[in-house]
Amino acid sequence: MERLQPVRRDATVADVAKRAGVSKAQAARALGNYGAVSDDVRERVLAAAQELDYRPNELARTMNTGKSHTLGVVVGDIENPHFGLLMRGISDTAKRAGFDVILVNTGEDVTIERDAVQVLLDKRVDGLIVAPASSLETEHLRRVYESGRPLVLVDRQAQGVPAEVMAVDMTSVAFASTRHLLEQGHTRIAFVSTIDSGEPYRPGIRLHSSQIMERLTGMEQAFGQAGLSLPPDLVRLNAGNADSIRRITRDLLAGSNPATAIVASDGLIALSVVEEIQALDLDIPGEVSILMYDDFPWTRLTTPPLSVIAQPVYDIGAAAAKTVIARISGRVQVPATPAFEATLILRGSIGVPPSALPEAAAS
Amino acid sequence: MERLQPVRRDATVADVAKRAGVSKAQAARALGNYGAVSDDVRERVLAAAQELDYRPNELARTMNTGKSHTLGVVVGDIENPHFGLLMRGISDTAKRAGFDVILVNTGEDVTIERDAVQVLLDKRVDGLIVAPASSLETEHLRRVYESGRPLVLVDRQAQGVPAEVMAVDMTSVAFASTRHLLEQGHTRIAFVSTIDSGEPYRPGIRLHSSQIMERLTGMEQAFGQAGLSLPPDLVRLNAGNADSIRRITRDLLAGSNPATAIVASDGLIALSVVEEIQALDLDIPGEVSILMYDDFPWTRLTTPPLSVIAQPVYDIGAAAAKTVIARISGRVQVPATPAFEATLILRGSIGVPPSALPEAAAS
DNA sequence: AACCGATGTGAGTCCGGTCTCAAACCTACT
DNA sequence: AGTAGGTTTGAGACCGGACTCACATCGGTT
Repeated sequence: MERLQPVRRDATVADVAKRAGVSKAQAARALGNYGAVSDDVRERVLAAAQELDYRPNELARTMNTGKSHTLGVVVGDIENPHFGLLMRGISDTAKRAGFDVILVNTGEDVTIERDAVQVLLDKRVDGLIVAPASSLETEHLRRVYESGRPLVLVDRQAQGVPAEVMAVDMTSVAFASTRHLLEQGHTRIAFVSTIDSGEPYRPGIRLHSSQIMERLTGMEQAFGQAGLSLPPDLVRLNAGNADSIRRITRDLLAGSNPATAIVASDGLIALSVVEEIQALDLDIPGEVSILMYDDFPWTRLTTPPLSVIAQPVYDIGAAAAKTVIARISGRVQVPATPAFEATLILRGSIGVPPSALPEAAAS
Repeated sequence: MERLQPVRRDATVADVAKRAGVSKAQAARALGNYGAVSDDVRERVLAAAQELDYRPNELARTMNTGKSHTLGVVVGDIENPHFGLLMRGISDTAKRAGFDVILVNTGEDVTIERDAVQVLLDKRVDGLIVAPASSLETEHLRRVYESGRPLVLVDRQAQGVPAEVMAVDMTSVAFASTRHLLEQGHTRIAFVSTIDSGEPYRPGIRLHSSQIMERLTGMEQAFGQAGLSLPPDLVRLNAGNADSIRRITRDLLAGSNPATAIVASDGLIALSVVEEIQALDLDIPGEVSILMYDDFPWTRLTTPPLSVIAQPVYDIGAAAAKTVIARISGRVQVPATPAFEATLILRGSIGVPPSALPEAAAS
């Protein structure tokens, strides 16, 4: 009374061929429609395939075509809406071109990234899109590039890896937005970032994230142009979790010479910064001005709405996918890397610092 | 002067074997360490592999082991932080067990979902996690289930598919939160959802999302217990985009008998609802109360902070992954599906409706 | 009637691994 | 010395398709 075939094997070309009464080769031709097949044979094969519910094994197919129609995507934290949106751009574009996506989350850990890249290569993805955890430790990415497998980077550069990078040049927006803050009268401008550097900030420090480097460079330039310099004590790295961000915020706003503006390196940072400011019962922008990177819809809902630096994240993802796919298809003429622009969106969270109020109010 | 091997082929077991001066079989054994291999041979093979930078082809391996160590995940919209978090739970758990994840985004389109499932099966994923776009059109999911390939559903039920479902039972929170609103004196409670139904709401309507059905059921029960009934004109479906949500909001709050509380079916809805309320210059919670599903960090930043219904999204993802993997590993004793609980978190956005103020204020 | 190219067809190889099988090689013990 | 029992080893089948090659088969020419 026992079932002998609890999991009945999927039908293969051979099964279809037998059922249609033709050779495996003919069946394969009819199914893959290539080569020459008579109408009679084609019909019988297709009918047999139908009846057996035949589905080609993509793996077997990949084995001898070499193409898996799969992209590997490696990001730092898919929970972050930034990557969610990026992923959407990649995924939409990939699907349209008939590619699937294997996603790996690294938690911004280079070791995991290294493994991830290797595994994806072992799974024979046709190309890779990586948001590098580090712009400095890039040996593994260089090897991928040199192996000739299409690789496109997003968000950050990777030193020594000549692959295309789809990212906004943050220097100029950082410059422009800092100038804006300076013009409002702020000189005590703080910058808070999650980036892990092992040591506190000092001018000229090298960081794992080229994005953050650019932002700092832009800020330094703006300060320089104003004949000032970015206060090193206000640049705070290693703001890993909500607690440390709140501690840093408290620290920045205490003392006799507090920060009058805080630039948050991402949405998560801004969240905790604003929470702490509310806890300290300080007024935005009356007592502290806030600027954050990335434009999320909720930034319009806070009181006051947050001023942000918006970047075309979806487009960056889409362009990355488009480029790897072009490379995979062997197109020599790969679409030129578009220049992505970040824009400063002023809402209500930037004001004149208290210190500058009496005389600056007239202008 | 021409390079003859522009892309030098990856090394295979055969290459390693030749270099080590042993048979392919021996090399394979040493590499995969199984079977009996003398120390001498093992050393030589490993050394050769090292020198040739040998990496096993996972596809070939999958072909005859049948295991791909890959999970297929199908979600509606990865851009939605809800799914980002879910994905994180799945991804973390999968990685720990040595599984990779192929992610497909359907845009909540059943047709795309159908294809996606098929493609994933063709790619021979070991198991599937699906957040069904529809709880009603489930033929394709039933087929997967019947084929015996491990399948776990998240967030929503799928009619006629006896697979495990990892989801919160929304009925009870919906009941509890509605009762809370009723106790505050609200009777004009609106519910706004993106769910696409083709027709306006009427009691007993069948919807694609079992989650939404549950929420409505809970609301109806609470109304019923209070001897009232859920006003059908205040249940608004098909709130597809920001514009339509804002229009609906305006509509709900206009007229002689406006809604005094609005329940937003997700974060995106809440966003537009609140924006429109601000535009109408109405006070929350003085004139309108707001409750939203899903607890995102930013809900603490609005003025007032939003009351929400939180669900353990990360845990749901993790549990889903754990269960498919258990199934894949053939464990008969699959971990029991945990009962996930959603909780009502009261912050500042729910108050007493204006109509109930004069006398209700005393209690 | 002989010959041509175009079209159909099946046998069999290959992709890169895993795994079975039988033979070869070692002990160790009668 | 002879052999039972274990360990090593290599040849080759196999997974499920794609594809090459040699061999029909056919209508159309001259």
